[in-house]
Amino acid sequence: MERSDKKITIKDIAQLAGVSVGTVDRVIHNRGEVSEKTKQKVRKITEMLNFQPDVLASALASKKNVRFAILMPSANGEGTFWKYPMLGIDKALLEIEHYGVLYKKYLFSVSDKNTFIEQAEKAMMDHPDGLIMAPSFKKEATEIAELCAQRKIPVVLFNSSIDNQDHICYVGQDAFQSGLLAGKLMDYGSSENGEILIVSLMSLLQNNQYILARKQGFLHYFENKNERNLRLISLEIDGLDVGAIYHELRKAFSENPTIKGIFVTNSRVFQVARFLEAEKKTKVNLIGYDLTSENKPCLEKNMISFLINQQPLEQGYRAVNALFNKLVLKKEVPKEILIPIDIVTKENLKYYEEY
Amino acid sequence: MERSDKKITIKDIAQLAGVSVGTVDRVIHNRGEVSEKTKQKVRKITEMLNFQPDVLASALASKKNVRFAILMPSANGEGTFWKYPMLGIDKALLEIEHYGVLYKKYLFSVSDKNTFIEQAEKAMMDHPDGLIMAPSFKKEATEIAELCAQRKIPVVLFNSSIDNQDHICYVGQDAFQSGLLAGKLMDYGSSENGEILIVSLMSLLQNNQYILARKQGFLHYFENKNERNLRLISLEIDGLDVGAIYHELRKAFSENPTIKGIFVTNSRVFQVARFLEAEKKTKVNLIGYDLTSENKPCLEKNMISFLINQQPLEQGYRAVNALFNKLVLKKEVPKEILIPIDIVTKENLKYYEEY
DNA sequence: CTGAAAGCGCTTACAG
DNA sequence: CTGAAAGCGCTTACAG
Repeated sequence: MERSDKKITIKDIAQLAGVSVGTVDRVIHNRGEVSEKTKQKVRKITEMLNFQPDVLASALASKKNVRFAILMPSANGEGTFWKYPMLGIDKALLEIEHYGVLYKKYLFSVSDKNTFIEQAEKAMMDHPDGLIMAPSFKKEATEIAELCAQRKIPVVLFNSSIDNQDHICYVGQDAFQSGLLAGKLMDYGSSENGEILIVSLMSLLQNNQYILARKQGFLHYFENKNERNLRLISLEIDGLDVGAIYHELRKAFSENPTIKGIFVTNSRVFQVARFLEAEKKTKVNLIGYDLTSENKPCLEKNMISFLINQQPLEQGYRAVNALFNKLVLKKEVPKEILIPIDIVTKENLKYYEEY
Repeated sequence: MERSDKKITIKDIAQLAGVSVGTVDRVIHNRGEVSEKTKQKVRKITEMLNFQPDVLASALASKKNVRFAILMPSANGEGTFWKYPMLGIDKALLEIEHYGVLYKKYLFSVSDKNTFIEQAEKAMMDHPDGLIMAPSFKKEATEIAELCAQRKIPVVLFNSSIDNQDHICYVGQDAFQSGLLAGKLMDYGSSENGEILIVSLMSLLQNNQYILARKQGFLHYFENKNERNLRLISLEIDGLDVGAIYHELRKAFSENPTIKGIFVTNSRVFQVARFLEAEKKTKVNLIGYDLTSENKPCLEKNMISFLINQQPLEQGYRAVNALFNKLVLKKEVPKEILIPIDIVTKENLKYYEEY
């Protein structure tokens, strides 16, 4: 049976270098208190033998705990989206428990910036070894990331990113590209000439940068290729009141009698689906985002043609994993982990649900 | 910072039961040589405290190795498909190296049944602790699975399955459902009446059960719903000769002047794409399987509309992981791990590639 | 600056 | 049937 190589240990290194294992450990972890000369000697040998310390033994011997702070929206806020990254985070946390990873969650409300600031401050007060953050409020999140950079606390961002580069890793989706993909799907399914509605249902407070990017991606697709000569119409509806939404949609339909498809730039697509069902407009192609519990039944009933999935569970899982790799395994972590843009239909939904 | 609970160790158990740690270890692992009475006593305490042995420490202390046999097609056979599961397998293997997992690969040729038999026999001779197998040849694979069941060697299947239930886990895709999905995509993109071609490019020797299931799924979609009244035409082409394939396709096009789309039931879809390109039939929707190096450029050039991805890398990764969970972590393993049926287009290709 | 020793939580001969 | 002890590979005070 294969294995990369005969296992070589810290003891072997010590012997070869003519020093004690304690000294070897000191140079491996740069803990100082070693003369330059012996340091070089040990370095050389570890490199020649390509020595890799046993992480299991290391975790076992070390009583040191590493503490993760997790700053993200509460799962029981508006919409059910945030429970999924939470599940992924918990799954990852459970797996690495034995490595001495402790954590604390700091949950804020996406509709209240003050709760973000509050929780962020709490997190910083606890002096974690690393921070995992969903930067829902750009400006404030950027400040936190800067502060962490100063304090040498590695930050992993997920779901959305921020512009400055104080984080070690971003886990999420390319919003522009997902819009582009939605454009392709809309185009592919539109046989005849007609209007395409782009609906943005915004809650004002929410970070809308990636909502905007999705829309731009969608528009961009048709800038390059619009053989069917579809007319794109933007519709922005503020607030979450169903009455207002229906009113606006009704108006759009009366103004544009040949609407062929609707692209909704976020997970509130189910509201448009319900409108279409109520108004018996079943021929309209509807594309939106996220496998939420509101959206899934609409997909199953064919009221929604496609949902774009951003694998929220996987995002949470990978964010924890990235920080774990950095802090515990001391592995290199990529600057960006781009999650696939899944196209979900009635026919392949169940596999993404289970996953 | 949170943690499930204060860590409770084998030593605590021993103390509470008034026995030595050695004895506790014996009952935990059912190694016998313990009186019924003390066994019960220890059992009770471990259960009450919900004691979970530390897998890291366990792996470290145990010099026992666990040996995986991996029986699968060689990556450098026809087509490039098999290198992906191999990559996933290697990735998983690397991660669990420290747990004392040894392995040996037994590679056969998908076009030569004898190599399968040969390699399978070799694997069995080596008496592995577990087997990971791609059961490309049903009958022979079934026999191997039976033999393993007799010998209490757990078997994990991936990519395709077999009917008898001698394996502990199957990792793969639901072929019928993927065909159904292809049907939906074809239907969604077909505006007008016309013909849809279902092309099966078969190498005779290859296991074609799941090829068939894909086709049946595709047909099934239109049985339930064929509003556009598309005519489905089956085309089976044996052998892999490009000339013969082109000839058959040309014939199909001359017999059916209004072909709107083609569904190719396996990864050889690029051959049809090249045909369409050569014949300048760019309006035909083309759907097929797998992100192989031949298919990807066709997708990028829009010669293929959709590729269905079966995440071969992930399949390999998860197959190894399932066996690891069973054999090393002693965790429960699901009977079936169904991999998502990814829809890949030019626009989201790159995320599936990196992944 | 360096080494010897104890210990992390579990496993494994060995002795009784 | 049971316990005491050594050891897995690494880390961490402690003494010098």
